[in-house]
Amino acid sequence: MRDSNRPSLEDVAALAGVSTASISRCINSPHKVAEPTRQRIQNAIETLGYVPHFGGRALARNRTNTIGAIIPTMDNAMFASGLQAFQETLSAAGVTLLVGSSNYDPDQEFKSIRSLLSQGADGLLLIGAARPEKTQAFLTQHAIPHVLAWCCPKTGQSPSVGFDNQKSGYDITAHVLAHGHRKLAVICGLREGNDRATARVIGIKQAIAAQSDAQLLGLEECKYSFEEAGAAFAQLLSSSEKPSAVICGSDVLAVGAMLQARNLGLRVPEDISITGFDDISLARVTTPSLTTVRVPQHSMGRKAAEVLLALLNQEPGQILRHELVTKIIDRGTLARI
Amino acid sequence: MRDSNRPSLEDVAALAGVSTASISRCINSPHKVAEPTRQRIQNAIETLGYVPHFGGRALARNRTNTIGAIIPTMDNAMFASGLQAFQETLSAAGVTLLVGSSNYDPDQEFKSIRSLLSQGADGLLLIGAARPEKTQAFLTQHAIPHVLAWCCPKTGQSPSVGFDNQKSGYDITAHVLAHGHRKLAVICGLREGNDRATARVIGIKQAIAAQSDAQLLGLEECKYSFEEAGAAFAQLLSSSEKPSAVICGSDVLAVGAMLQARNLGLRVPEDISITGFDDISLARVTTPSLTTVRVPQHSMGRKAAEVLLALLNQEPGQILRHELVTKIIDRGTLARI
DNA sequence: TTTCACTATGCAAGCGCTTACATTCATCAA
DNA sequence: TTGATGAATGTAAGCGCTTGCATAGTGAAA
Repeated sequence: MRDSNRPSLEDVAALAGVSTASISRCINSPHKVAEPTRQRIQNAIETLGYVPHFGGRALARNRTNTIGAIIPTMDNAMFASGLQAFQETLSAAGVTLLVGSSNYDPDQEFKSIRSLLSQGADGLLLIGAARPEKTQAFLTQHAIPHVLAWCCPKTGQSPSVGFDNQKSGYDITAHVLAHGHRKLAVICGLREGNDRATARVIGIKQAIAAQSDAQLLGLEECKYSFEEAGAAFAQLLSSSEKPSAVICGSDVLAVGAMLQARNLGLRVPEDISITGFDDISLARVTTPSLTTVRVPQHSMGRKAAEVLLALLNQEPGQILRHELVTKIIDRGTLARI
Repeated sequence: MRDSNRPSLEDVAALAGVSTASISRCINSPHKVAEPTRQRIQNAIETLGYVPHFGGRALARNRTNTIGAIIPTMDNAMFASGLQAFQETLSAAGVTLLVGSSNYDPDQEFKSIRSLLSQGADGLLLIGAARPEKTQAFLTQHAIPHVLAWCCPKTGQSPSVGFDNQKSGYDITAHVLAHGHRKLAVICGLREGNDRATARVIGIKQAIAAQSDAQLLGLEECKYSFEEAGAAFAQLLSSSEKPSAVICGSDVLAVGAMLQARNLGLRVPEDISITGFDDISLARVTTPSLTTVRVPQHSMGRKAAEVLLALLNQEPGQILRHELVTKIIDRGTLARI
């Protein structure tokens, strides 16, 4: 939209023989304009191919109808379908999605926040609850409407739509224990600045602690890549005492572990059990397919959009904390022993 | 950014004791402002927490520094990492990404185009080259700067960054033929309005035609889901004459086929060979892992951003057609017979 | 017919920023 | 000393749209 000869409201007004105010009204609240006038205006708009200028509108209204989402990365299927649902819901409400990424780095997240806001975002979708004081202060100080997703913090006053990572970590671990496993190991994502990964591990440890004869033989942290997870898995299996099950904080990690297990000549689940987290499409594809925790990505994305939209429209009586439930999906990587 | 008490340029000017023009200059071309003044201005900006107002800026400059991308869906990993690279490159240039989706529907694509433009997008990333006359006309008429990705059309004057879908289809098929296969079948995405899927099939057919004793026993079209691909696969195998290899237009389809093959008690590749297309992470995860065509998603996304940025900056002497190369990745699903 | 109540429309003042042009002031060569 | 030069800053005119208020026009009630 950069034609210098782009038609403006004034051009349309001239053609239709009315004032610019009428055009504006015709566009924004058609019922305020008499039928014949509306017709003429419509025609004028069509013939000129008029499209309202975004800047002018944003300036006059002080609102852009744009919402920003800052996610660690789109590369990882972990966020993709949630984001897709988020986008679709916004779009249906006539709101456009701005995307920024943080690459799991708090500084970069802060930059993205500033950047999206300076690009006019009316509100923000943020992943997780843990962020530096500075970022938090910025959000509060500027009273930025925002919602947190993929988490469900009990403290803090940000609205959230997510699930209980800690409980889910507890549950899958209890499930593993119920299958008779006692020697466990864990592979998780880098926990610094990542409250989801952190909470999952806490839950896992709690469950292990609750079972007196169970022990956590090792815990490895790594990035969400097959390679790093594979290395972590090898590390875990190199110690003298070997786990019978490895609980992973994400499907990507679990798949990396499975790939490595095969390299090492270990059969899953006969020689070692592995569980995932997220239930992304990868999980159905491995052989055997992955026992994991299903995260309601789609409904989370949709609900987050709804909450944010309501927030922006100042709708009263909003529930600020939406906790969705996760579900253990039993497939083939967890053996009973 | 909706505080009514949001500081404006004027506030900063008052605090710093200079005119609004100086503030603006200090922000946009710092070298035009003397050092001590700059200091004072910086301080004022910090203390007030000033952030330029997007609308005002867009209005005065007639440019938003925003670029829109319209992709079929983010749900499918097929576009995710390309989009991620696109976003990162834009972000490094201070440009923000707006996202819309088309769900493979030309009408919805058109709507998204209008919507993103009315949201101020300075330029657009579009997937593929085939679109209705109406859409095409709109783009031309409004002289929308845009680049096409995932394709590399020889006709038409839109800049593009992509690869030759037809040739890649040809190549993988020739590769399959070189492995001794003569009875082939194809599963592809819905071709209507999808030139990538269409071109791949054309390439596949050409390669088959070039090998006189080879035959195409069947071709099934379906959506990009495991389920539909599985059904298509079953359909293909239900006929009296069975293919020895099934060439799939996407990894998602190939994986769906593999899953179904297992259901049907067929071993891959001993009983039947299957090839994919895209080389998304799924491809490495199946057992055996998938022989497929690698699409340079990352460099495609990056390059597309660079081209678009250059276009917006009116940089002269741009090459308008960037053809990247695909590569056959031999893994385990293609048998030699 | 006059008055009132409305509806449809126009007028014009911003919204916050950028930028061409004007002004000021210090510096330096003549 | 003076005028020319140029750097630093200020002035103010938009950019295109929305919207409160004013005005004109209409039909109904009195």
